[in-house]
Amino acid sequence: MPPAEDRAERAERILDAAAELLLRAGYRRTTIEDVAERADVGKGTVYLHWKNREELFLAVLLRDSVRVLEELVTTIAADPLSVRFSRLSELQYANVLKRPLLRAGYADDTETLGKLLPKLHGKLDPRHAEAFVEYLELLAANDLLRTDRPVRELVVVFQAVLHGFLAASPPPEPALLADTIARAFEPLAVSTRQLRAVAPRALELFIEAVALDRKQLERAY
Amino acid sequence: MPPAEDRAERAERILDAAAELLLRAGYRRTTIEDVAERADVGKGTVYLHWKNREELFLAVLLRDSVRVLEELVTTIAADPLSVRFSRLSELQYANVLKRPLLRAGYADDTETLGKLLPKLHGKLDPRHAEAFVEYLELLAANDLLRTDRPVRELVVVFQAVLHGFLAASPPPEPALLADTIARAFEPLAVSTRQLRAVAPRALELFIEAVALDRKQLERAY
DNA sequence: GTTTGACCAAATTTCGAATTTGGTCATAAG
DNA sequence: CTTATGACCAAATTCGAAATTTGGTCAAAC
Repeated sequence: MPPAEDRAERAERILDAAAELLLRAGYRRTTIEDVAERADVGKGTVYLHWKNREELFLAVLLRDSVRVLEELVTTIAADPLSVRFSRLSELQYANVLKRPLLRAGYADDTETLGKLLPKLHGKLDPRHAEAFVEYLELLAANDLLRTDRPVRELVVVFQAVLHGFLAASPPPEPALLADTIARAFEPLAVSTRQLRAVAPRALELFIEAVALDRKQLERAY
Repeated sequence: MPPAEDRAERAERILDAAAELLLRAGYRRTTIEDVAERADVGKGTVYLHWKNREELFLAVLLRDSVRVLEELVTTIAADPLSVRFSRLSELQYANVLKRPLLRAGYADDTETLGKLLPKLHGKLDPRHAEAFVEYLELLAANDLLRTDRPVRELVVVFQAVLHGFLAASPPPEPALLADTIARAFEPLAVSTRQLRAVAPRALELFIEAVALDRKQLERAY
């Protein structure tokens, strides 16, 4: 068998199986053998890709995370105005809602993620948070974000709001988040011209972030 | 012993004991005997006040809830400008933060409240939510709240935001909530005159609510 | 070189016995 | 009489050791 391509394909198949089972039965109840069987590989093969169970399931979530970021990059590339904070939040929120496992991650769903949750925050946060802060600084420097409070504080509030929206059931409409973010974090007037001006740099930031995440995903084995 | 007064006193003592143990050991691990011993009464005496364990611990939370509402009423009575939504949210948030058990309730802290949590929402919500909506309608009718969205939607968003703030660790400063609420829910200008005008009616609403809660608390036995 | 499942130590589950607990009520105290 | 109590019991919980399952490895098969 041609190794190079099939290898990545097989990894995807395993991740698909793991995702499916994770969502259906939760982390605690999903065994490596279940995953291997569903992916139609031997148990040992799973360990050819990830060094242990935890890493496998973290990779499932990391993959979703990468996908969501990729969607974001695509969207911004197609429409620079999407870099507006309220718009970007809305898009990201809607995309997370479409992925139950990511939502479980953001909403601290212990039932499905179990002991994976603490490890998760230690895995995704560092780089992401950094890129996110840089993005906000960029907006602030261009009158696209309120500047009467330090970005550090805005981040805290934003995370609280996002968490609240994602943990609510049913989750409020994305448009409501956009509206809330616009009023709570943006200046009264948001300049279209300046949005276009910052879009390229913002795009760069997100592309970097997605590249880092993808690298971490591949560095699985 | 003089029954009338001592009875209420004893109930308070039992609730104090229950609160202390609930906070320290959590609902699952706190037994009625523990509570009785700490309150210096026989186990049977506890059942002279509440019909079962669950009702006792719900009463603990209900009492905190009443106290917080009472503080709110006092504050508004002393300063009518406190009826401003952002200010009132800030006060209420700060007061809840001071009471770990209430915070546990709002933040869905399963560890300390366990199986009490679902019952709790069924116990506090109905009346409170109603009074809260009425309060918001009152504000909206007086240009003290944005009117471009139905109050029903604002409630959903507010609850999400509040939940997010209370569940965050560490919880953001109350001033940050006030600021967020002001921007997300209030019109650009909030008239001091109109605040004073609606304060009496708002006060009435909250006094009614606190009376209802207090009644439910006394209807314990 | 690649994949696998038999294998094993460690973790989890099982399940009946032992203990604890929620709730009652006959009795004691006043 | 009223009020408070703790012994009492069924039900729930915990315990513990045996049985089972699982994560992870690796010698053998391919």
